[in-house]
Amino acid sequence: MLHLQINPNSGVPVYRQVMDQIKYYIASGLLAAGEQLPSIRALATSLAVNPTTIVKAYTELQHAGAVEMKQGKGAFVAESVGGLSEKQLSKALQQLARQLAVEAAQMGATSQQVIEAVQEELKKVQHD
Amino acid sequence: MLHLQINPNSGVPVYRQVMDQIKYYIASGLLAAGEQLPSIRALATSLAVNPTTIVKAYTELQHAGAVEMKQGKGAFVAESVGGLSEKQLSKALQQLARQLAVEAAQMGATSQQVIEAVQEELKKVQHD
DNA sequence: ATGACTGTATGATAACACCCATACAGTAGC
DNA sequence: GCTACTGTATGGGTGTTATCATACAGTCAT
Repeated sequence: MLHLQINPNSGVPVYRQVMDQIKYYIASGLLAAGEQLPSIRALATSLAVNPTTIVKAYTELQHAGAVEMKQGKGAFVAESVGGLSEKQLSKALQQLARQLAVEAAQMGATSQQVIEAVQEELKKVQHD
Repeated sequence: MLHLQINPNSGVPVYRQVMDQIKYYIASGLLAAGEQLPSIRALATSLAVNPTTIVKAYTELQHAGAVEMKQGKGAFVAESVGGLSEKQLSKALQQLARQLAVEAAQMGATSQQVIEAVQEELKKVQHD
């Protein structure tokens, strides 16, 4: 039934917590492409939040290309297409990587620590 | 004179753009510890924004431990202390790495591409 | 075609983010 | 102590974010 863990007082918005966790489940393969997600209402009551909050999360995920919603039928994990050109991907990756690198440097982490952490997380998520 | 490039219509707030770029300059060593930053007013007029916007950026950087402000004297790059325990650092790194990994997977990037991007950015920033 | 499930749309509200104008206060050279 | 520089503090305006309550509309098994 896809257990999500929400902290309403964490400062990060509920809809974003939902998004992030579903994204993670999709990336890690726990949610397969085409699989049906919990219905908006079901998830809303399960998390004790308003349905509109879930709508927001699902809608954003749809815009991000991770989810597909069909009226009357439900919400489903999108068939991953990856409509980014090699150039766009490279640029986006660079931006994400820089953010990580700068934050890590700020914290006093060594390069090795950073690389290891990234490899660890990639393992949980990638299927190359 | 520390040239910053700001885009007011990028969606990302001005104060955050200022923060990010200064953080990057510090991390990359272009701004050394103890060095004086541009004064709030000088930077504000240079970027054609209100001084309060710069105040916000500097204040947040101060809270992040990257900058130190002294009334009447100026704002300076903080002596990096790194007050995080090994455990805290590890946890923070994991969180950053996971975010990167999930986003990258979403975009269809391979593990190798991700690692290479991270190594590239670390090179620009680290001094191990 | 009714019932029970799906997603969709609208409108309200409270909080916060962002930016601004302006006034206050410490520091240091003249 | 005046002047010209520093950061600090306060209050306001505008827009967006985040969440809610409630009503609308498509799908499908019975």
